Amino acid sequence: MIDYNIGLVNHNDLSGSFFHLDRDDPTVGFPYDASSFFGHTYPATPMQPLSPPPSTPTSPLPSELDTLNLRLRLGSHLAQHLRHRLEEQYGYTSTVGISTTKLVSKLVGNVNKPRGQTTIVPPYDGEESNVVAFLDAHDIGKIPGIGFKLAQKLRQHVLQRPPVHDAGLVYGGTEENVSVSDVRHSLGMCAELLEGILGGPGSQKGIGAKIWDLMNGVDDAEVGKARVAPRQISIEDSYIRLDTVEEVKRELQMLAGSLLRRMRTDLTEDDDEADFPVDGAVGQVTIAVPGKRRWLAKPRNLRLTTRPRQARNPDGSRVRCFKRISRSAPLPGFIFSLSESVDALVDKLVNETLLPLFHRLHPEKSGWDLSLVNVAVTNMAETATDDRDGTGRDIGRMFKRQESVLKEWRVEDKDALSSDHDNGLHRDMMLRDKPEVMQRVRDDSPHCMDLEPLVESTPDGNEEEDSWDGEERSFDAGDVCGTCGTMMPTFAMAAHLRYHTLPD
DNA sequence: GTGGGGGAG
DNA sequence: CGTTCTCCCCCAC
Repeated sequence: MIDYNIGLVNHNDLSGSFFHLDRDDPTVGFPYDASSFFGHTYPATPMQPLSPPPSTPTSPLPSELDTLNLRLRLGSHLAQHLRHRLEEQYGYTSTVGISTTKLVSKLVGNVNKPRGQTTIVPPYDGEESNVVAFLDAHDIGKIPGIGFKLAQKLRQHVLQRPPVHDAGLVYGGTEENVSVSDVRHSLGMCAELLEGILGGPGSQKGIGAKIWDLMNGVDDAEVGKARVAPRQISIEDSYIRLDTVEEVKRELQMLAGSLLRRMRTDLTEDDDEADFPVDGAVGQVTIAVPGKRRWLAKPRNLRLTTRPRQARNPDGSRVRCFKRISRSAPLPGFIFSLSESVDALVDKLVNETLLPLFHRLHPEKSGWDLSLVNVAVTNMAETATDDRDGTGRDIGRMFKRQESVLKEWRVEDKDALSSDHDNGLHRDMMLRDKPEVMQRVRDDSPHCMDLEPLVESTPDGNEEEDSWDGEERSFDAGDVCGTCGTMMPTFAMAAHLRYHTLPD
């Protein structure tokens, strides 16, 4: 069950991702000083104070509100930790939203850009819900899942007339301002009415209930795992004029070449971990085979898509048409040859597959004029799943795996600073997040404690060992408290150490 | 499995 | 900034 999401909204070249914690994960169970809070809140009010944390794991569970508070603080600690390391190690600033669902954490991740984090504070339910208040202020089209078409339908319903939008601009925004609140409070609004407005042939089943839930802050969408390979790879180009077979063939060769190179870089990996039996050796020895690559996933289908330009009207008016049409065929297996040259493979693919597809799409010898051509490979069949199923991004699972991961390097030394089993992370953490640093309070936000500056120079940090490349060691591994031996994720250690200093 | 609609970034 | 280039999921057939 997912009840906790942190949206990491992208900047620069990093794509957004979400982290979640399970309701029954052990995080809330370990002794933890959650009195600190990082970043901003929505609304800009102090978070509810917490009851003192239970002194032993067997103490009674905190109230529901305290649990929510605790989890939001924990989320802010995790977000701070991730943003901190992201900026320090890679130079990326980032913005994070912390809430209990993907919808809300994503939306609240849009505030305090480009270098901050924002948490929606309780209450989450009832008339005073901050979630509902936050959503209500948004334009209806800003809700993820409500794009241009659905937003226009909703605006039209609320306004009782077609919404006005910038003339001549297809992508232009609307001048009408219809908020989530306007839609929610419009006469007789409910899931069934929405289904009537938005539903129809081809539309998603239960779209009305889904949008109704979203507008009310209800979102049970799960945090998906990252995949090794995308579902499809496509390459396309648009054209002012493309109306001869010769030009089309040339463009198909261009596109297919790009696509094949993309496939080779994105869908293959170095196969330098091959096991070879070695004479006289017991067992197997790993020998690097430089340059050898293998396919991670093999697409099964090839799709050719075009966007024909609207036939010129008699008066020469331009009715922009964005309809695409496509034909697809099985992707021939020869394309996966890594020994043949791209050019040779492309030539074969264009002649044997793409041109036939094109003629299926445009049987007429001429008369068409294409404004866009797209070539895609789809229907990936993953080969030899390498256990890279993205479990490293599942924080709940990460905690559960800690027992076995940490068992072998549990430290007896009380002073974790001197341990060389900790990849430098523990020391790093303590230097950077020690209480004095965390207690610094910004003058302009009396209720928020911020780590400021976000990035502090760490003396003689070991760059190589401190990397989270592959996210296995540093991110996936946790820490052991030098005082009590409790295991927990690295980002939580500072708050745990503060717990030991709390008065009884 | 194929073709299309709608959406996100 | 608006537009383009990808990528996604869902649906009907």
